[in-house]
Amino acid sequence: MKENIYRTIYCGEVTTEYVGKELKLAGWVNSIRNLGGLIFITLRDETGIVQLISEEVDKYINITRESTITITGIVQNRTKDMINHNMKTGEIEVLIKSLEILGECENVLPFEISRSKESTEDTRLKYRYLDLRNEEVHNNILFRSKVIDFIRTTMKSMNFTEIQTPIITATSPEGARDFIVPSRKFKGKFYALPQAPQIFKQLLMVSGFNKYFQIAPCFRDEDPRSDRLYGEFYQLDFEMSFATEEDVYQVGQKVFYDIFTNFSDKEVSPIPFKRIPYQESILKYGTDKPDLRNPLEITDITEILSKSDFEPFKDTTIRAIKVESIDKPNSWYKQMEEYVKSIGGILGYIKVSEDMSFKSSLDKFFTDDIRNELKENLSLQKGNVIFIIADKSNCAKLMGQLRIKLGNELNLIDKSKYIFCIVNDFPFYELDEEEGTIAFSHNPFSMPQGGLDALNNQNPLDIKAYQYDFVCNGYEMASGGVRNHDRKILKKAFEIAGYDEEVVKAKFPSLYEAFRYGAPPHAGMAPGIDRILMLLKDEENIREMVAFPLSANGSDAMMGCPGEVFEKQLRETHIKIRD
RNA sequence: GGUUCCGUGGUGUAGUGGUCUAUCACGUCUGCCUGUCACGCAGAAGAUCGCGGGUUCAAAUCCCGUCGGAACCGCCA
Repeated sequence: MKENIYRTIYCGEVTTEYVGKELKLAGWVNSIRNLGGLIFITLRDETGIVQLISEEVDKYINITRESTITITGIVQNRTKDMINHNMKTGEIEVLIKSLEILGECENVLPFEISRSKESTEDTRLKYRYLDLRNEEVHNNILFRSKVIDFIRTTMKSMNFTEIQTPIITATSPEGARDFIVPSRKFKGKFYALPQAPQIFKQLLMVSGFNKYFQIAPCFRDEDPRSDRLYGEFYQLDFEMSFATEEDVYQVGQKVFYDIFTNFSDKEVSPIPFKRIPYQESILKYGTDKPDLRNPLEITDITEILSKSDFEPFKDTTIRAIKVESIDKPNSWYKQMEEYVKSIGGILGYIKVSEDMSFKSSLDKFFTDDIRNELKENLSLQKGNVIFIIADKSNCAKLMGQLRIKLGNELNLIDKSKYIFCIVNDFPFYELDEEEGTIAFSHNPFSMPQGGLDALNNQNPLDIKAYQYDFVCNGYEMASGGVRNHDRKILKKAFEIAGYDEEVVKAKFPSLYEAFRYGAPPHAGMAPGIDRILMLLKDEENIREMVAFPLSANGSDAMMGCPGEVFEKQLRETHIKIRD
């Protein structure tokens, strides 16, 4: 930076080479140490902290911490015994010649800047501008900027074109709750903020843009979680024409691998990432977003245990997790039983003794055949413990949660790794349990595997979609698919879900119309940027990675949002608030 | 919408029925201090214990309600 009236150099850049020189510094008063006849002030800017010194204590007695100041001073060496090795600028200090207060700070802060992360989140967010002065919080946002730069460079190096799509657009009939915006010019009509640039990116493919990407804001009015932002979040949205699932995997793998190896010291799973069909993932891990750092796997033992006389094992699904060995008191097993109860299941367990007999309350219901089949099927060894849940409708999910719980309890998770996988072959349709009808299980845009032929001839519930997720350490990192660009297949796909062509036209007028005019086969996906950042920084809360996030309840105390609008605005947009 | 947990000076906390007239640390204020860097020392101020009701001789503490916050489930094509 060229020097200006406030500073000639940044705080963190003052080194011994400036000794004897006069310079100007500006920043925040980090601390004040008044020794009576001598005063130390540490000055902070984004680059670091430098110590100022003066013997004219009275002149600076009224300065408050966190005020902004500009000073002129002479850089001087510290004597050897005064050097602070914990400070980048610890070899020097700046003798103040003059000091001007630029922005005074109240003497009582809502929280100590250096300890802001210890405050409750609502206090931090109300004073987010102060929270963001905290070095760690501040660095997360700088980090975010660097990662996004890197993403942009990576995408451009692969010849993707960055294109902005509208923020003010139409409501979408499927998916999440929209944020809607009333129209002034069209009474009774509404715009909506996009849940994703999905339709637009597909239209760009029809327009002949070969590879598109965007660091895209997405808006969804759905309740948040600690790993999911309320309101708005960012995706690296990309799409390619004349492309297959395989082409998208190549880009996705490169993007994730490069980002994670560049911005973290942890070990990243090498390309190609492991691929797991959806059904296998549900069976083995009890979820479609498995944490592969957890070595435990789920085995279906329905066939074996249904032979038992035990009534709860009749006409149900029974699955097991084998743990090599466990050194825990009986009270721990009690806790596990309580845990499973709390998520809605009943836990049984079998300890395999030294003589390979079973120690379990279930054992009395087993025949020798059952015991032997279990031993063989699960490759049981002495010392093993198997955990069993039988549940008619929810076994996979309960086992999935138990698998995570056991992984954590038994310390089986290797936290030094990022293990990626691609979960693919999602089912195209699923049974709507309430209605008993067939519904799209993911999104109606994706291409059914087997195309029209499959739709015509296969049981709809057996049809798989070209639909895939990238998963890392138990988090869904990206979701994508090969899109359905063929009107005939679209029409048929909707027909099976119980909609006629008019519904397709009504729901997706732009796409359905555009596909009349020569659409290329296309495919893409959208990694969640905030979640990538969260994983890279090992943050438990995704809001730590956003400069000004909405709080978990969807409000912003700093901005007073959501808030009321002026009567005039309501009138102009033809809105009447109902009681 | 459901479940669980939490709410004590500016901040973070201690306290689970009895001198609580509420603990400690940081911060703030006053005084002393010329080598600090988490400066030190001496002193001071600062709390309707979220709010309302109840139980009790007695409530920060137990109960009910309410408000606020968080996590999880639902939801997130």
